[in-house]
Amino acid sequence: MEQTETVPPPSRNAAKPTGKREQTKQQNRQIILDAARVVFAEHGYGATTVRDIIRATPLASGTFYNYFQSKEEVYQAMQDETALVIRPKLREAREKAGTVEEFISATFQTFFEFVLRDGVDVRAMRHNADTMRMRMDTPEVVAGFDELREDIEKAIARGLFPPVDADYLMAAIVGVAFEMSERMARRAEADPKAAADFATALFLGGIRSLPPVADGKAMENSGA
Amino acid sequence: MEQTETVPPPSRNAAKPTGKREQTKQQNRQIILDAARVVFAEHGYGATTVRDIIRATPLASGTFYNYFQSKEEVYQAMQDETALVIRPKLREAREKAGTVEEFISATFQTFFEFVLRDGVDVRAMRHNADTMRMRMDTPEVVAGFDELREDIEKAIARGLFPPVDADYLMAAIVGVAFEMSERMARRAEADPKAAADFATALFLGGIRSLPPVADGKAMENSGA
DNA sequence: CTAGGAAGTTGACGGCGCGTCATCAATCTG
DNA sequence: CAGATTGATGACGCGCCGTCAACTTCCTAG
Repeated sequence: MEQTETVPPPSRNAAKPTGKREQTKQQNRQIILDAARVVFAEHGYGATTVRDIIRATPLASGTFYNYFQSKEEVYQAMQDETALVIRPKLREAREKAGTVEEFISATFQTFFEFVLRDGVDVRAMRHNADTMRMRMDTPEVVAGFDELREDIEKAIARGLFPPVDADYLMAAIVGVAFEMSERMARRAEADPKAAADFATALFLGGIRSLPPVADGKAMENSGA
Repeated sequence: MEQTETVPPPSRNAAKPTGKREQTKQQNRQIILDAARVVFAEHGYGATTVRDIIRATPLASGTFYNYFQSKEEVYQAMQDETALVIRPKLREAREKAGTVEEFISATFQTFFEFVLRDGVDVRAMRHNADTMRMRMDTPEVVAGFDELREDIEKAIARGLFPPVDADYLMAAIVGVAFEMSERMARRAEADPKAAADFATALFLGGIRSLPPVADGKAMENSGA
């Protein structure tokens, strides 16, 4: 681990001001975030204490507070990281849309696939207490909602959508996306495509145009 | 507060086994729940400690633990109380439904009106930290979701609904209901009827059948 | 290369919330 | 009325909280 030339002559490649100090800071921040992910996943958000996170770290307690004020702030930072990854994907998917159908379909498909792939905290949260569900609307997350509303408004302006209540429509999409991904993740064989098709059909034509289900086999998982 | 005849001769009216002991127990439980409502509303769930609740009570700390294990359990009890009030209303509203439209419309209308009237913890929760939203899926709340799914399945069996994925449809309704009521409550003039009409139109005919909005005036409240 | 200062880390500390439990008071029962 | 039972009380030991003075590491100017 020890090299005589840890830092090569900082002549070229000086795009970012990288001193040893700044380097350690970013590293520590990341150490804390990584430890927090593990601990939250293990004990759930509610049962986790700041000390738990610190203990999962080589740092001292005081150091933690140089980076975050509380476990809540750590969790926020985690949410923000996630939001910053998915937001561009959603934006891009919707940008290409030439029809209402493409707009809606792309939104749900992208969201459900992301949730499934990056499994994310959804599973972590579940550990909580079986009963407690939380969503933290951090600035980045809220910005994602705002983007969706903006895109709806733009689509209305373009004549793509009818002139509806963009705020409510955004809420409806968000509500369905979160609640359905929850359900989807619990299924034995989670199928993001099928979930997206369902949601898309609902928003395009209402209940009557929802894909029919063979018999009544859709609910194998009502309980646990 | 002191009366010579707190307990009239326990001869008649003995429908419920009411000893002084049992009486005090129920009273204490209610005292705690009432205090908790106030404290949660004031400080938010996250910032509230068990001691805060106890302090808002004439009881000793040990007594609290005779009734609840934690603040989470108190909150659960509160949620259950709420769920037990609204569930029969929802069931009844849906029972009368002779058409898909009535089924959906009644569900949303009942829910939105209830949220607005009983304002409930929605506002309390808001105090939390501006960013944290939580929903506790207590047994009674989950039972409410199950009832909705059952009613959907029954409606499918009756031929009222097409044979769709009842689990996903339930999730979609729940998601829209919660997310929209959130938005509705933030509006200057919250209108449960309008919100219910919006949601109903969405579920019946999809986006294209949503009620049009005069100009683009729907979003006066994007920020706070 | 070095000295002085700036920035950041450390862990011990007082304060407090936690859940428990021995003790006691109130109620019930015969 | 007396003994038994149930439940209320609050002090206690424990661990987490956020802080801060002392210390270490890095940076910068000469």
